Amino acid sequence: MKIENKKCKIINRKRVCVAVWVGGLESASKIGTIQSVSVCECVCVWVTMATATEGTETNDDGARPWQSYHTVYTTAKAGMDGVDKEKVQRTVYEMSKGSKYFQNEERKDAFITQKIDKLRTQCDKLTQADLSHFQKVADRRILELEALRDLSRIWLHVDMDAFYAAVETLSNPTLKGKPMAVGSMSMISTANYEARKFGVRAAMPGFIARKLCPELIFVPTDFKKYTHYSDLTRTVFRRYDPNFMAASLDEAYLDITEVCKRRNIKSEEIAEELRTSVYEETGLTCSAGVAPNRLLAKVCSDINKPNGQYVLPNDRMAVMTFISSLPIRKIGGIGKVTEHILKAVFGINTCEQMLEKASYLCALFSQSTADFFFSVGLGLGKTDSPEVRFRKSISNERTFSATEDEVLLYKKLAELAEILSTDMQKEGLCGRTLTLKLKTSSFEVRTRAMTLRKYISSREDILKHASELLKAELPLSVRLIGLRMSHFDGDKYGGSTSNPKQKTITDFIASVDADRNHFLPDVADHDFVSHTETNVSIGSCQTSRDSADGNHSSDVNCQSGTGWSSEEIQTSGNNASCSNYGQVKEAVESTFPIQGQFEDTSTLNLSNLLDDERLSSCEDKTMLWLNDYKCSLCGIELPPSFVEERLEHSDFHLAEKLQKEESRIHQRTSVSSRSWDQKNRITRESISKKQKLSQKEGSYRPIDYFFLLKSNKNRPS
DNA sequence: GCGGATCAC
DNA sequence: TATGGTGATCCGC
Repeated sequence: MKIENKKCKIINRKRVCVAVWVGGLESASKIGTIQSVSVCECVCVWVTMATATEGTETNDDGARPWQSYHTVYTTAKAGMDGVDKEKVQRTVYEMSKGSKYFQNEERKDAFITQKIDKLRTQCDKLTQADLSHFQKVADRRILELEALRDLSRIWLHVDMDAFYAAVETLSNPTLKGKPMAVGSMSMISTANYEARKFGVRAAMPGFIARKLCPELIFVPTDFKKYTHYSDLTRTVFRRYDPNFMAASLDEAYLDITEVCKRRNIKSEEIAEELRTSVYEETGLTCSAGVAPNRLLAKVCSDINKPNGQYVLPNDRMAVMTFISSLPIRKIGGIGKVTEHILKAVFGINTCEQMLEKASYLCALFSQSTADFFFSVGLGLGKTDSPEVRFRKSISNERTFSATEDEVLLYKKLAELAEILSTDMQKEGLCGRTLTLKLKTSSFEVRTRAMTLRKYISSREDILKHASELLKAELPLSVRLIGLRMSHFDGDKYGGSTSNPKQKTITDFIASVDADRNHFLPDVADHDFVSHTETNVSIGSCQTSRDSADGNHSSDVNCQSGTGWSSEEIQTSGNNASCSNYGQVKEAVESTFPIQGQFEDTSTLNLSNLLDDERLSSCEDKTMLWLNDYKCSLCGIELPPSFVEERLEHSDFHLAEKLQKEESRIHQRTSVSSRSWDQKNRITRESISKKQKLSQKEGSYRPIDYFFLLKSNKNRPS
């Protein structure tokens, strides 16, 4: 096996090889074991590999097509040591090749490739001047983030080992020692360690798993059982941190700072004791990671899995050493796609390289995205005790064998509406945004949403509106239907004026400084921006988003080409669904009789009311850019290549001017404040970028308008 | 507000 | 034969 890009960090001249990781483009896996180390001994050896060249076979052309089929199955999960990845990759490829699922994966891959090409082009366009500018910006930002480092808390992440599989083995000891997977032939939830040796793992279809391991035993999922054992583990967690954060049935974060202090013992002992208690009280083993923040604790709990632990001390040097050569894929929030892009465009494999490429990251991504990447490079993460979190949506979806049968589809929709309504009423929820999700037989996913005037929760209301949404998509061959309700009654984040930061011009201009006071670096903030149009760090008015750890998204959406296929456009042009609708409705109502008449509660479209309310385009070019970067009016920095942003910024100053003039006129004509407020409110609710580009000289815009354009994307919807 | 997409478990 | 379900978040319209 050829090893490239070797890294070895040693402190105190003690050469202790505690861990070795091997990884390619998509993955990195541990091939060694980590030993417990103290602060002064903290040594990590991570090896990242570009390619594995041993034991590979080629076909007649010398090509290895399976290598380009990117699955998540070979990513480094615990218990995958010594797996013949090449064989797994090849088997997965052979079993998938040509299927509709496979074709869809190829389609998605093509979009990512486009995205990568685009980013590369943007990279090439950057001049030396641009780069040196962004280097300065990045350096400053990194210093600011560093200043926020908090080493005062001790976080522990517990992760149950192969939880579902372990529970099943408890209730059926004959499974012990045999390769076993929880799930079905279509999908596996988790696999025990014996099965993992064959490359079987969670999220893998069962039929592929069986190919990899013919003697694999399948056990159906039983959530009642898992919930019961989960409750037992939580009883233990509560003793160490009454406010622990449950991340899922089998994972939790505990702030053990206080318990360490109170009992005057090391975090390491707490971790040992906790794991022993869990084992004694449940019969299940778990792994633990201890670190100064949740992001690192999560990484640490994976290091000595299963049934082990790893402590990263609250010491900056130890953290930096630990993080420096850590493969980025180990970080929660960096998934398959993000890893691929960062590697392909910037050559970034390790967390350390996030800082080395800081100027590029700063130039090509939004501030929040760049902040996240820098935080990763610095080993920063959340340390706060989480506030109460409210549910923002509730949903259910079902997969079935693909069908075009509309009667059947409406019947399934009715069943989903029934379940959704029941679930909502259990939690006392009423919502006004209903989203229909469809997955076509070719695995394309579509969502269609409507926002109502009224909050609803009844089965009848949900089904009525869901049926409207579905009707508009038929005919269509569908393999999954889902319903989601959001925008709940009393949802404090639901309103369009809820962001307290969307207030003043001062906030807008001083956004970066303002962020420094409010924004805690967090793994949640790492969203990609597709192109330079919106990627500049000015005025992007960071909101302090609160997101559960380990639940982050990165959007690398390529905006062009994600529409329907031409074939589908053609087939959906006829009105076959109309002739079926009566029959379908009958079928639905016979299954779930609907009382009363349908009432018209179609979506209120505020923007229709505002067709006249167009924004004047700013042609004011009098503003100066000092040194080609700095705005002469407010000092904000923008390089020459950011044409759109500069224009937008000029618009902002013009609007500011207009508003001053306008307010003078208002004073003279004594317009009532009430009408001003109304106008302002409606405008804020109906802003779109398209309107910004329309022209109507002299029309009035409140200054909030411009602020919203920038901050809109950060506001929870 | 909508739709596509990523990510985690 | 055959590739899940739930929830969150973000970006670009």
